[in-house]
Amino acid sequence: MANIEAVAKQAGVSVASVSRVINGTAARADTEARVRKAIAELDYQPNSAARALKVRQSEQICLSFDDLANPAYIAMTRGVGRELSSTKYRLILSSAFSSVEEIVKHLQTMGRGFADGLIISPIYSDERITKLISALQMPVVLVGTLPEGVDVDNVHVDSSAGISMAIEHLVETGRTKIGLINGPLNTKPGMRRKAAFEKAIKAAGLKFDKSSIIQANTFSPEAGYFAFSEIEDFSKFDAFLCANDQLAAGAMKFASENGISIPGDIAIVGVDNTNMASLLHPTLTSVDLKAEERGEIAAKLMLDRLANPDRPSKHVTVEPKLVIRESTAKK
Amino acid sequence: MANIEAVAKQAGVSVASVSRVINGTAARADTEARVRKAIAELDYQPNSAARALKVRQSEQICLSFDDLANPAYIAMTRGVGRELSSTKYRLILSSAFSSVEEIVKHLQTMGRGFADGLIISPIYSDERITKLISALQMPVVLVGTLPEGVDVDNVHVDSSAGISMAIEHLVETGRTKIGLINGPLNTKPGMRRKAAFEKAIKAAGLKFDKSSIIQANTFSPEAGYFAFSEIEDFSKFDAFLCANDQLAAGAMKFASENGISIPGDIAIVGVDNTNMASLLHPTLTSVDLKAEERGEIAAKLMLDRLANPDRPSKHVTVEPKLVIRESTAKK
DNA sequence: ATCAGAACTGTAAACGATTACAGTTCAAGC
DNA sequence: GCTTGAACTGTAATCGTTTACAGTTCTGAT
Repeated sequence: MANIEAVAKQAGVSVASVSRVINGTAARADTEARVRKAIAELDYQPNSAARALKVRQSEQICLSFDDLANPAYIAMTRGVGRELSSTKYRLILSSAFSSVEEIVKHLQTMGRGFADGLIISPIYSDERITKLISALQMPVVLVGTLPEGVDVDNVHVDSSAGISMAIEHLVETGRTKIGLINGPLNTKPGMRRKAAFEKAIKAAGLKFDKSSIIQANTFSPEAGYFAFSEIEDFSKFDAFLCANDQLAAGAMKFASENGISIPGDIAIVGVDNTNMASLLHPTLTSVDLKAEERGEIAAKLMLDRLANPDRPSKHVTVEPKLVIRESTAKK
Repeated sequence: MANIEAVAKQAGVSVASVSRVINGTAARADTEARVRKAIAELDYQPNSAARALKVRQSEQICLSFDDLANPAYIAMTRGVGRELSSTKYRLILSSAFSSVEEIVKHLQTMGRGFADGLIISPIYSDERITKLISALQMPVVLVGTLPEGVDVDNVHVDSSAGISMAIEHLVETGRTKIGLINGPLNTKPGMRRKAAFEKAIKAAGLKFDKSSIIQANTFSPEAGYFAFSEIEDFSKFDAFLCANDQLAAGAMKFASENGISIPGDIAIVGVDNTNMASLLHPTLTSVDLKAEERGEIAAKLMLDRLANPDRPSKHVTVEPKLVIRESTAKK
């Protein structure tokens, strides 16, 4: 591989001049032409590591979340990826974190400087993670609810408002016996869905009963299917809110296999509005939490922060939106 | 940020000794202990760029494909990510390539050395891309059909055999008027599906008619929906093979909205066996092309090649598998 | 033609690690 | 206590860039 010195020799100029034409600093037309010619002749590409070492920038941004199987994170990745694709920044994807330990280890390695910024969407809520994020000597954008005392850029969706919209919609369409198929309680979304559900039920003037919450242990379709299969008496319910579309899809599958009519007997609302929602049968009413948009905004915040390191941190809130489809039609 | 010199000073040893304990070369117990203590005290993390520059390794692997919206590539990414997560390698994700130009530009930047290897799954078939891949001075694993004259590690699925299995299954279950909803013809999968379909139809003893192929212009559900909506006379068909599950899902949606019974009137087979397949109604028979497994194998080949740069190139073929579900039940 | 100042160019010192080589310390056998 | 070879350690060069600084060339006004 040719290096900058080879190019300089070929062009008959100094390495400084080569560097300058690459980086767009002033050069005489003549010099520039010769350097460009030499670069083309030698197929020269400047070495990333050497540049990174000297300028203390890697031109890489790291995106971290816990689970590459969850369509909401995929959508987020799409948003981030699209936004970065027109910039000089490369995208490093870190995922598949199964434990807090692993996340801690990952956050520690950020100190090596392989990324100029970190976009992170932590699903677990843990003191150590929070501390490490605060201590990070680099731009961070946190996607999700900002923990107490952490001062970084943030993009956040008021999922609680989304849950309220869903419950209100169910009530308006005549449902009164509403259950929740929730995700795991050791995750932030699980905790928040539960709290939001309780609040929304009370706000709607219904009486809240703990037994109407069914805990799944993952956010997967299988868990949704299993959750429904454990329900002994469906007559206690006329609607379910599911903590995400995957759980909803699993539940609907159980329903269709067991002669439970949706929306006839039970109405279903999902969360995330993944593209699956419009393909299920019946099509699924879902709370759109705008994962892709949040990814896009996160990337924009990051780029903005990299261009402007000293600005105060920004917090962006996106509005959820209830997308009404067949699964909540009136009985 | 502390550097190796600061650690050396703190520990009262030379930088060489610090480097050696980090990299596991012999050191006296006493020395090692002092260095480790200093590292802990200073929160030292070795700088990636400096190390990369010296040892000529970035500890990064680049995964490139064209479309982050396609679930098959997501599955592949999962496979690669899982396999790399237990190694020192980070994953760089390059996608959202809308044109050959962009891919060419991307391939050229590989010369900067920001990645030690490239796993690529090109959807477009283009001479320039082929040439650049061959010329790359780094380990490459190509996922998909290997173009003529390219000698790199490869993992490949015999999708044609998968198509045959699907057609045979349809014939066995009494279907004779089989159509194809194909993806765009300027893509490799689109071209291959078409050829495989024609071959399989003939092999099954049915007469092949060009008009039974309907070209969609993307691999999306919307395109599948639109393709079905363009069909004037459904009585000409009793089954459709769709080039992927997304097209199938869109087609099924149109069918369900228009009173076409699946599998009563029309049987449907998808391709990719994404997790959507078991959640649709009816559940979708699909040819599993093992995208996740291919990703995993690709990553393994890459790691093996990095450990063993001079071995001859390996070609792995994975077997497709037909997963039979409700959408192809007998009439 | 001269001169001032602007515009450009080259030399050499970084950036933070790894590692060849030479020098030092250690352990064991006499 | 000496010797010897093995085991460890330190010095300094190196990887390929960028950039401050000093030196050179150019331009245009006199």
